[in-house]
Amino acid sequence: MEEIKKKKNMSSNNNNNGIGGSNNLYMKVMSDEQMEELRQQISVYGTICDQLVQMHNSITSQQDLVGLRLGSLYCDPMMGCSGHKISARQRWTPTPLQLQLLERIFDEGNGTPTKQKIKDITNELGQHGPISETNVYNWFQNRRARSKRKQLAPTSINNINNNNNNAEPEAETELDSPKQKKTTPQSFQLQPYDYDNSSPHSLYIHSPDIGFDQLMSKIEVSGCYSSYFL
Amino acid sequence: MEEIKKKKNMSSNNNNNGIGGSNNLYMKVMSDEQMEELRQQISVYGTICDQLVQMHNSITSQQDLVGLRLGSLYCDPMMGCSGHKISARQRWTPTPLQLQLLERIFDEGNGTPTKQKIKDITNELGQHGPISETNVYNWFQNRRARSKRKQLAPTSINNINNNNNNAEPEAETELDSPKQKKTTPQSFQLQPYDYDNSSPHSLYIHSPDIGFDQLMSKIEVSGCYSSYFL
DNA sequence: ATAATATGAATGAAAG
DNA sequence: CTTTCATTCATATTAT
Repeated sequence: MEEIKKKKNMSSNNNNNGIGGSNNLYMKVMSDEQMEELRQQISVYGTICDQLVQMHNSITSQQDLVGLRLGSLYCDPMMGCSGHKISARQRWTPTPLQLQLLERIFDEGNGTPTKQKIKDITNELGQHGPISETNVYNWFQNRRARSKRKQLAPTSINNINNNNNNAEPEAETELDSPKQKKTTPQSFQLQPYDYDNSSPHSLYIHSPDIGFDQLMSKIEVSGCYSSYFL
Repeated sequence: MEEIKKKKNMSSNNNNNGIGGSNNLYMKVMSDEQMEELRQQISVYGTICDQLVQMHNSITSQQDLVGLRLGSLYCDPMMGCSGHKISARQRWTPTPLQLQLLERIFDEGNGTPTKQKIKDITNELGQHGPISETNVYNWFQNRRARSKRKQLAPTSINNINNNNNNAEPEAETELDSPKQKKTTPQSFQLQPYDYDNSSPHSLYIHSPDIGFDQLMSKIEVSGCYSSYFL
């Protein structure tokens, strides 16, 4: 909380005039936009690097890269090394009230909310919390899809199992869920395998210039710098 | 890596290599050296990312030889499916490289690709992985359509942000409150607004935790300010 | 902590 | 071209 406030401060009192008053005559000053751009760039780079490194680790250690969730890194202030925790995107969550309303609208059966309706809804729900048209759109989209899927879920499992269908040899070990593709198998798009099977897909293997360890250390250092902005 | 970590690290005015060394705590002011360091830092990040990506490609391209083809339908049912779940997808997914190229072509603005053009593109991209003309066609269609959906008037409530307090509930290294898991006592979280449009800010950052494909494209884009994201 | 699940969002493909 | 569907991904939440 405190931090945020500070940040605000920092970003609000930019521009070139007030600063020189005391002792910063030979300093360069950045505009808000410039600062923001810089911050974002660094932030993005930091994030990307983190994730690339993580991927690398996952792959080389043969762990299935399911996880990949870089949760949080606890950065002991004493350690100094920043973890760029960097903006965790938080996704929209409807407030109970919003949800209620959405639910109600959905039940009213109007299948397709249409553009305009979405706008209205958004506007309406905006009274109760942050929301955007996209959120509304997505919500209906998901709601519809999932409600449809529920319809053939609750029954027995082995009932379905594509019989006459060209099925999918899909190894797909277990995976009990009846989330089979009920309607269109759609497996047959004419995806031509016209590319040469014997093609050399490995042609762009060449070793990086520097080792992984070095990369890592660089990233470490970099992170510290970034923390100024983040 | 102790240096900056906190802007309150004011004790050193004569500079270590920290960035925010001045006495004026929250000033966006930088000395020449600091500026230079920053620049270098960014540059380093770029280099690191490039190389990490390259490493990744080296590694994964070998795996490609095994399976991972998109069709996945050539899995012989008779094989008993002992081969565990080769991660395969039923629908085409552009490889990072392909995506980059597509993105680039799209940005060149040559409107709707003609039949012939699509053929060419497909051919070209086929060098980097399985792809079909249909895929390319669909991609452009979607890309076009979705890029067009950028005229949402944010009539929603919180448009806030006059540039000053741009969100980022982001706290920072120190004092970072543990985990204010927002069970949302309706403290308004400013969500990332949806589709931003041509607003030069609010470009990246939105989703730090993204797939590799997107990472790749982001790297491409990070240097400039093209508003690719969505 | 770890696993499981619920759900917001992203996106290839298809329908209209 | 525009809208919708189906599927998958990522994250938040909950349960073990």
